[in-house]
Amino acid sequence: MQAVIDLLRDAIIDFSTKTYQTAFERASLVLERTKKEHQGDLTLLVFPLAKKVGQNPEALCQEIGNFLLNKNIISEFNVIKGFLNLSLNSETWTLLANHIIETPKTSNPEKIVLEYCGPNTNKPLHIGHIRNLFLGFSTARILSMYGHDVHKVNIYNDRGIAICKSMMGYQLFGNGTTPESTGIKPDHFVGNFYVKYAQALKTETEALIEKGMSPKEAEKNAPIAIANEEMLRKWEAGDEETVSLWNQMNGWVYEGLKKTYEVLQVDFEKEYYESKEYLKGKEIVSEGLAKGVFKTDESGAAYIDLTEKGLDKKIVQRGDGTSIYITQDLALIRERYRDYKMDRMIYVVADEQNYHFKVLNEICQALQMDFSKSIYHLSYGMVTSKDGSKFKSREGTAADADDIIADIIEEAKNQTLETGKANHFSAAYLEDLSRIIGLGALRFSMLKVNPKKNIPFDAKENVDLNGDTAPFIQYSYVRTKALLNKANFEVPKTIALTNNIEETEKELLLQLAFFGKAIEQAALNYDPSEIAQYALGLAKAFNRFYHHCGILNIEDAATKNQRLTLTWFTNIILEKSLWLLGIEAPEKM
RNA sequence: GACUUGGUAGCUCAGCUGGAUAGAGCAACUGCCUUCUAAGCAGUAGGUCACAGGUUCGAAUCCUGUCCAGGUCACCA
Repeated sequence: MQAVIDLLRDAIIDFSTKTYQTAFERASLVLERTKKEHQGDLTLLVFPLAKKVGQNPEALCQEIGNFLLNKNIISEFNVIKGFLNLSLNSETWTLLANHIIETPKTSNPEKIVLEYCGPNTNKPLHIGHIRNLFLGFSTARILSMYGHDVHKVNIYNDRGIAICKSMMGYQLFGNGTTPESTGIKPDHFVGNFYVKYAQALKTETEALIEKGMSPKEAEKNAPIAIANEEMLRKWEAGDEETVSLWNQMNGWVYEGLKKTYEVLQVDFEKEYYESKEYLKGKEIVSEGLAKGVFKTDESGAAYIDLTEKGLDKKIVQRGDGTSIYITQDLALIRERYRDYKMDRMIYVVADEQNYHFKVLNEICQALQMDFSKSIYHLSYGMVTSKDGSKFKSREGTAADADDIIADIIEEAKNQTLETGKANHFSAAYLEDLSRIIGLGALRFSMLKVNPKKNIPFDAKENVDLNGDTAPFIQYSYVRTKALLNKANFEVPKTIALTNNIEETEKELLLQLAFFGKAIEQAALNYDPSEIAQYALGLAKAFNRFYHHCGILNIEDAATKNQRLTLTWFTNIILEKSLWLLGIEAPEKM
């Protein structure tokens, strides 16, 4: 596409210097796809140009149109108000076709560390993690195709009061059972005791409230909560028994999480653990105090005053000298900088932590850390239940990741059987195809929406498999593949187009040509939905072309070859699009 | 209360760095499989772009205010 845009822009600038002795700015020459109710392929917006040279827009359209006609770039043009609609001639179409497979690269490649997932080690993953994993994984691929050097990392929140809860639950109700002895997936096994803890706490709290205690006090004074605090103290003191229980239970969780990662096909180059980082916050605090960036209050707690930045005072270390979340993150980013010397650190974390990352950013800048300008919080909206409320993991498994994955694969299998085509598939292929379609549909449903938006989700309703979905794109891809195989298509060295190109062929060519722009937009905005929306548009354009034109049954060799070439383009670009989204492309379906 | 992000068809979303008569999918209704895979294609119907002002040749898009919804404002993570 860029080649054609450049050609047109060069010519129009040439025109403006010759006719008006002014060179239009390149960026002011906006070329869009012509709306389908009008004649033409690309449309130039002439209003701003007309203003610049003091000419009437319609007259200027005529002048530019004739100039491009004489330059032999377009075959015809029409003018409506200040819109100049251009129809490309076959030479220009050929130029466009010859550059379709190229994708743009950033002129400023960066080393990027991208953190995603960030699970707690006391329970299995839920639907929110699914969105996070898909978003992070796809963004990493997009940035890497755009020319950046991307390193995916994970952080385990593997210590603290929340982790102790499942340990406490196990200690009280576990009776020495194990994932092996019960046959339960190990992360779910641990999560069950987190729920048991929450239930016990609730019962005890209610009993205390009945005795007249305030709800807040009751929650603090429940025996199980007191025991839990004690367990955390023991862990921090390195108590052997506690640490060994912690190791055992975390080990189970890692084992379970790893299985889920494998199913979802996400990976991490390096995994960081909060338990290994949290003590390093102290160094940062003492440095900050030495620089005068941090101050101490009467209780001995260290804080930073960000009121001038429109934020609040933020404590960075407790009065008792222990560090808190934000300080751990400071230590962690420095650790990562030592590991990677990255130009950019991207955090894929839900928007409920927007404030946290603002503060983190400000503190890094105040401390003048090397990486202080490199932080980017890729913030995304919540996956909510249909009534708009948050899912609560301690209240059970309404949005459990593994359950959701199993359900959608099952649903994909049922629908595949319904089509009747499964007769042609082996049992093993049917399983594989169901997995590819089900996971693709789930992935797509999360990625096609702008990251900022909340996604309403109901596990009881099936994820769509028809319409604007991954299976639609996968199906289109399979179609291209089948056609190319049947025709024994060989990749041509140069692309030549015939003189009569059908309307649906032109639409397809233009859609193909805009792939580069989709990558660029997706990379610049950290937004996989740009790719998802693009891929839908391409699959639609291809299907329209397929139904209107015919391909294998065309007699004229040149026309048939042209259409096979378009099919081949579509095949390649759909494959790349799916890859960017992390969605597999099946062989047949 | 302050800050922040959303509000577009019955539902889920595109469009938002200003441009033509606001687009898809789902749901509803109609057609198209003896011809390349019908998980598809073609069509009908469905809109005060939350509301009110402003900026301009032109506003769903930018600015201001209001309303509604989510999120945050811990010595929790």
